[in-house]
Amino acid sequence: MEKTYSPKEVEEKWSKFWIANKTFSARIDKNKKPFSIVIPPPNVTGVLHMGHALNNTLQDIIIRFKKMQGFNTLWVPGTDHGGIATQNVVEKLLKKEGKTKNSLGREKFLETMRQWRQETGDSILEQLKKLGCALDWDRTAFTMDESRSRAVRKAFVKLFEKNLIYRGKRLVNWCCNCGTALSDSEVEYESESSNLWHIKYPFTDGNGYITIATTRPETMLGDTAIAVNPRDERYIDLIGKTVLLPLTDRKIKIIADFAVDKSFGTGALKVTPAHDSADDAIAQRNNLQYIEVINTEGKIFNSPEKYNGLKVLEARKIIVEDLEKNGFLLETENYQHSVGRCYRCSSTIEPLMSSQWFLNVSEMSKRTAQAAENNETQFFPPSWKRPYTLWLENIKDWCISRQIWWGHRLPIYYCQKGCPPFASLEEPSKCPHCGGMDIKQDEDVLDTWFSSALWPISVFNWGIDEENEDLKYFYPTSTLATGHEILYLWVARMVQFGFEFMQDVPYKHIFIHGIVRDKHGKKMSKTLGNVVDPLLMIEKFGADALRFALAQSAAPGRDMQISEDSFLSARNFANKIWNASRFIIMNMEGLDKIDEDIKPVEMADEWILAEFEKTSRKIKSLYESYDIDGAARENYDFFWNKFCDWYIEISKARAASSDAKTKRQVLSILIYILKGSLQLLHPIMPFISSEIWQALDGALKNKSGEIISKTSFIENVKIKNADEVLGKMLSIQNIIAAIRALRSEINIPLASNINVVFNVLDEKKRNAASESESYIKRLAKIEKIEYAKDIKRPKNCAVALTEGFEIFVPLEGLIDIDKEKARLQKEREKISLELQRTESKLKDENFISKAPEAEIEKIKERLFQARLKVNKIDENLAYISE
RNA sequence: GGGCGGUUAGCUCAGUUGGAAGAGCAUUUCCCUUACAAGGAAGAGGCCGUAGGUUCAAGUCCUGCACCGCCCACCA
Repeated sequence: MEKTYSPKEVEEKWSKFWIANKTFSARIDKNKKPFSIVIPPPNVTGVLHMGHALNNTLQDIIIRFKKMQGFNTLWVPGTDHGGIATQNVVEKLLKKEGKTKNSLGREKFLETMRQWRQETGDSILEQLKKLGCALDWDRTAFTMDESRSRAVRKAFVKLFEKNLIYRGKRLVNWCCNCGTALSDSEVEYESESSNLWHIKYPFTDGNGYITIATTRPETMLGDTAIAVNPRDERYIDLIGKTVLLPLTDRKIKIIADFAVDKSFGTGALKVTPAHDSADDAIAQRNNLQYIEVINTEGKIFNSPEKYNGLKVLEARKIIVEDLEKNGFLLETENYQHSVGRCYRCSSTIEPLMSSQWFLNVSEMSKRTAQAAENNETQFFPPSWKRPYTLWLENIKDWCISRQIWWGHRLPIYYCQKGCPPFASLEEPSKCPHCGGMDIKQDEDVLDTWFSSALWPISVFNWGIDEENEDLKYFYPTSTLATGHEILYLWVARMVQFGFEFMQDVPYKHIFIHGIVRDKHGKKMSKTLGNVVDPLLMIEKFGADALRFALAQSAAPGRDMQISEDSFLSARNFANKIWNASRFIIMNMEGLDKIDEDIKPVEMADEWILAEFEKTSRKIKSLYESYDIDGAARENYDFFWNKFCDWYIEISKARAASSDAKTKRQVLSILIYILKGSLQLLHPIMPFISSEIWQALDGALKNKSGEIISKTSFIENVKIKNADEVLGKMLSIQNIIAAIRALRSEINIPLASNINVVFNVLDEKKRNAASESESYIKRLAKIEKIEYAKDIKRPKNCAVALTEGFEIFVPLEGLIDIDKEKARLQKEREKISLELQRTESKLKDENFISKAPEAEIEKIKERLFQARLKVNKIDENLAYISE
């Protein structure tokens, strides 16, 4: 084995092996419990970024863990066509060639898109293979492939026939750049600094005016009323009066509506029903007229000639100028407000009237909220439950039609003879109403999230066969792992559709993880230039290191910050694992077999077995509760700080022994713990754990197979007196640490072995120490230990203090008197401080009367030890000062 | 406006049911000791955001406040 671990070949080897062997293909097995996850399908535009890496690492960890627990696991891979996002990417590419989608025409454009997706669309799945993802590749799905498309049509038709889908002209969020309507969830609000313009609207009777305040003066062209709060005394008498809409010749009325906030602006609101959702609501309550003045290109129309054709912002500027010129503008106030932007292209959203298809989701939302309430869908962490149910309670109908080309075309058909539009699963040849042959399909496509919402069903070919065995066996899936940014866009809608089409949840657990940020806490984005490329990190540090680093910072529900440092330390951990294993394998040379039954021989053996048992239990429950970062930390701590730093060091003498039995005994334990650790670690670091597991098999002759195909974790031999053993070992560790500290403090070179004298203050501790003397000798580099009782410090000795002992270390002229004096004084300060604290605590009558007995005993013991130590130190100080 | 989360070492974060403040990185000193210098040993570094409360005992429970972040909302 090489001295340092080189992940590259190992990872390539194993990912190929898993794919070739179909290790993660899942078949129905009625004797086993299924555990299934469907991947949040990445967009075909995607190149693997840190968010994907995190999301998929976590899913992989869960899948591998469950597989090792004996579940029949399935993780379904796939990609999403990505609607607007993808169309935008391809349009940009076309632009570079000087083409536009309109110049190509719908069919040719779609052909280009299909081709493009053919060439690059699956690259992200290839990258997931590099990450080691345990996906069942035979089931790879795409939201626009045949089976999934079929599911979309089927779902649409079912909903249409239930009268849940309807067409209506309504106020929608319109992206002028993408040229399509968007759902409410697809709008992101961003704070922007702008102005609040105060404008006066004169009364038609010529007697004065009313002042309104607005951030969007250009929409005044579409005003159809002024609204005031009916309880606003300032305006109560004005309700019903007519004002003249400035810059036009239209007359509008002052109306009353409780939605108007008296304290905002002037307390008077201009109402533009066709271009503002609040105004829309007021208009509906008050039966106001809708006048559209902004078209789908974001230009003014239907207005005075001067303004028609101007873009919104141009119009705003000119209108403000005109208002000012004509004395209507009273004040321009700086103002911060939030502006809706397209989540795909960041253009400002224009609310405008448009004919769109809507889905009534109120019934399914009720069931979905209820499922969250009674934990049919359980949130990890649970804090997401509330925002989720709140959203569901306030939900509005879902605008599902999009005016783009890339996507599932609505299976809606129009008879040219004017019959009502109808939906059809199959391509219809005639109108079902009149039998007319002249029919045309709707031009719009569905919101990309419509097909995503069907994903947990469609991947199991619900579109083709609703009663198929896979669906029955694997649905509902077990867990959905996702970031919180798509909770409403996607997660909630899957549950809605799950209930609508399967009468059941699509998954039982919703594991919400954080979003990856850079080391300054900023969201990673290309424009900020702060992206850490996961593929580059794999290249530099290995996939296991990447995975470990991500797992380690994956606190559920919280965003995480990540930088190269995290990967570096994870890489070092991988190397540590590699070298510890290398040590063990090297020592296995000449070993023909190992003990099947692990029998602890020495205290350290019992100790490591006890520690392992404790850790193993803990890690399993951490995985179980999606506490992945906790599991990563526990793995790290056990392997490095317990197994490597202590047990392996202690075992070295026996591992090198010429006595075959001694060697076999200790190696059996080393291998046992190593294998156990590898299993616990495997979900997070699958490559290195598989590689070492296999290497151990190779060295052992008796094969145990692949680590991932073991369907149970190594169980520990129970150590009966575990607590006692842990305590004993702690004392030994303290003694060793004390001597090491002393050595370091007064600079005794490691090369020189020393003799020490233990002045025994506590007989019990003496027994423990002498029992484990070899450990102390070995780890503190001591030649000989003598025990004595009640002796004074011999000449030329330094003193190390620990529980139960003072340890004299002869120095033979090595000692630096001043240094040693300073050290003792410092130690004395420390201890006497603690002494004071403890003493005052014991004087506290309240404490004595109410604290539990054991607690007081503990403190008394501590006090005794501390007093002893202070005395000894004082003696030593006196001694040195002589 | 409503809701959620955060505030612990220079940085990134742990801290399970209240019972002597932890890790990684960075830093200082010593060590190329035959698993590992991508390493080992030792050290330095914390009024656990702030003000109160509950308790014998609070980083941990309760309340107010400050600051940061996120989500929701018809902030014209």
